[in-house]
Amino acid sequence: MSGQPNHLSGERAHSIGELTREFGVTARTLRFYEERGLLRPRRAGQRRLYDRGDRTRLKLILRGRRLGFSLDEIEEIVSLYEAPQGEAGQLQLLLDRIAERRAELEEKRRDIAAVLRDLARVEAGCRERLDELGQKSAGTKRGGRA
Amino acid sequence: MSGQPNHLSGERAHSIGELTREFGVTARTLRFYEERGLLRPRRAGQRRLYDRGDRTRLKLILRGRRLGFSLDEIEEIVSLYEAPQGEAGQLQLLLDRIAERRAELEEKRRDIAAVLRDLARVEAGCRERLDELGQKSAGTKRGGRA
DNA sequence: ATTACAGTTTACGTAAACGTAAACTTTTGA
DNA sequence: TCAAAAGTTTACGTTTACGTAAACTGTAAT
Repeated sequence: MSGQPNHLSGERAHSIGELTREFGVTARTLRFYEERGLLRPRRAGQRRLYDRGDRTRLKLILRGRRLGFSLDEIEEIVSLYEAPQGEAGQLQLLLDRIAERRAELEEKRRDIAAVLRDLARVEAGCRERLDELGQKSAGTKRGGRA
Repeated sequence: MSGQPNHLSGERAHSIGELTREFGVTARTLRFYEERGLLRPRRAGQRRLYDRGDRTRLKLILRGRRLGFSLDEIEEIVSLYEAPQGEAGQLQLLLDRIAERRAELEEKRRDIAAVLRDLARVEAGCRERLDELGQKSAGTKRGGRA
């Protein structure tokens, strides 16, 4: 059941404070994610110790958060990453769930493209208008009309 | 101040019920968005009437929602679409805000690419494992070993 | 020894985005 | 004409994702 004993490798584990600074989240958030089962840092007595695997998971979590997924969804997605075992039926279910997520992500991608396109249009109109103003301003300032 | 009098064009306006069915949202949601100032359908007496412009705005709102923007952010983004007027200073501010949003959107795009890439890797490993199982199964079922 | 600091648990508080129920009016089809 | 269907306002409830405060523990530096 246990993965690689990360704490035996030559990598330093991080305190909760270090994590907050590195990722720009509060300690409350990290503890909350742990309570939700999204993170499982080991302990040195009472204190939490975050190793490389925990940091990787946190990156995944924050990535999902930026994309507007709920913590439930994020949990599902992250779990996909860590379930490459199982027999044929399980694997097929996994493939199905991956396909669903992919579809959602591609919808989001289309949404992003649409917004970017619209913003580009607004920006173009904006620059056009600025150019017009620039012309008039130049004409006025340098006495172009007189 | 008034835009085009959409209700004079030859387009039908829609009831709240029609909108809910078309967009898969509840009436409560539409009223809530109106309360928040995101939508402003005109009225026929008491009842709300949504014209093409309202539907366009709603599409934008839902698009932003799918991307995980808060209603405050959505309001800001939608307002960018409808503020192509103003003098030079205003226009420059507008361009700045567009640039900010663009940056956010591109971060989201990178996040999506990363998740898609990771999912593709999991999927590949999954199919590989399925292939192995297929081999073994074939060997067993058709007596390949015996 | 004591102060400061980082971390811990426990627990109540909160903003956002609606859900849900009640009580009432208006439209509409039989 | 009249009952069902659709819409309206008002108001309290709920879930998610943390914020915030209190009270306590362990470690470090003065």
